[in-house]
Amino acid sequence: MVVKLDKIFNSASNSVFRDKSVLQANYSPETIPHRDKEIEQVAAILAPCLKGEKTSNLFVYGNTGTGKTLSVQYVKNELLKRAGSSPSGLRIEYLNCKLKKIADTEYRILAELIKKLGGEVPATGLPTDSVYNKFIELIDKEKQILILILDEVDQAVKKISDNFLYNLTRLNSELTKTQICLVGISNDLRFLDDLDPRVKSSLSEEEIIFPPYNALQLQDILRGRAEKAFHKNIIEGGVIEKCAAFAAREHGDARRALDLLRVAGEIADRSGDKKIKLRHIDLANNKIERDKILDVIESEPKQFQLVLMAIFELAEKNEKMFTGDVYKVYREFCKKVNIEVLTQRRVSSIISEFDMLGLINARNLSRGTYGKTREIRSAIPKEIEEHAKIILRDAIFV
DNA sequence: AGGTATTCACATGAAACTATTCTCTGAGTTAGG
DNA sequence: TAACTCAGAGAATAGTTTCATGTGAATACCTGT
Repeated sequence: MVVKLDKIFNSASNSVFRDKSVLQANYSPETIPHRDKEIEQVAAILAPCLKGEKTSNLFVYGNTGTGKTLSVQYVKNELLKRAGSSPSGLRIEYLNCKLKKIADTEYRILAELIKKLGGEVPATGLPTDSVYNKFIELIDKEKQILILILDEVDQAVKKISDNFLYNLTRLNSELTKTQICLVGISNDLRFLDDLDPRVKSSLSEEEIIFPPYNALQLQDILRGRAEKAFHKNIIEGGVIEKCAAFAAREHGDARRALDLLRVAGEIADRSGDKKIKLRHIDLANNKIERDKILDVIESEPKQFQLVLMAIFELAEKNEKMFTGDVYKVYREFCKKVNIEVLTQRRVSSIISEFDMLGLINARNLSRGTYGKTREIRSAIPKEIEEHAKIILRDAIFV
């Protein structure tokens, strides 16, 4: 036993990493390669705020991991650095609208902003308009320019409806001293299309699109980070290229590439290897994929897990199944573990959500006289499915 | 044979309901002066 | 009389139920040849 622990601890001190945080999601590098043009554009649009003028509202688009957030944050910091010396009254607040329980409703977004500006709002109990008033009161105390960066607004709009954006744009007319500028960041390129035209026109005064990174650019990024993250000569030839190639396939997602490299490093550490080899990348890719799926399954509420279990159960016999089948099996499971049975309507939505999460593939299918339904099949690889079942069993039969 | 109608088994949407957590307000209660 | 307590009304939110309406194609049912 002791020997084993020795080995583990040794490998910890003998890591391939010099500074792992460089590869973690929240790390912000001082240079952002291949985004000069975009950063300049953002800066040019927001520059007037340094002179105390209102800037145009801005919308930033691009797939995940294309450096949107990073670039905007970078510009934000530069602006604040420059504004710091002069009493220009510039405030820039960044808010990620996807954060559950923090900023995923109109009320909470406002509350969070108020909190960032030094106010205090209870989590619930107040009507939304009084929170608006409080917000107005808070920011309109002194003359200032307020830039609100709303990351992943598409998520918020999907959940709340777009009139909260409308309210925000309209806010300027109620403010006497302060001016608000909005910077929206979205992963969804079609997001603008199904937005209320009023909101659309006022919000997208300026638009910047972040194209995906190509494999060569990803290699650059990876090399830059790897240099800081790992000790010298740790990475074998071809590893960076392979990481980049994997991520380039995933719509040029740099975050994915960095994750891949980090996990590969962790795997190398754990297996006691002194170098990161090509096969570590494959292992890392599997691990990331697996962890993602298993995390989702584990964190799902009980009812969802029961439905999923029903799907797995059926998937064992037949590859594909229909909603009605799933519901029947689900109901049996519920009775077995003494949990209330949800309506078929609800289960149908749950199935839809699984489809969105990519845990299953569902497609609408008409079977003529035998009705219209959804054809469902598990989208989880067999190896993982076994593991997933164990997790489900543990979670349900506690 | 070719065309229309029916019918199934759900999908999809909207609204309403439930339970929980929290605020606000005003009535009633208490303790000290 | 000021301070305190406590119940009730109202909000926000998540997760659901209820009600209503929609739907694609296999099959049944015609219809004229």
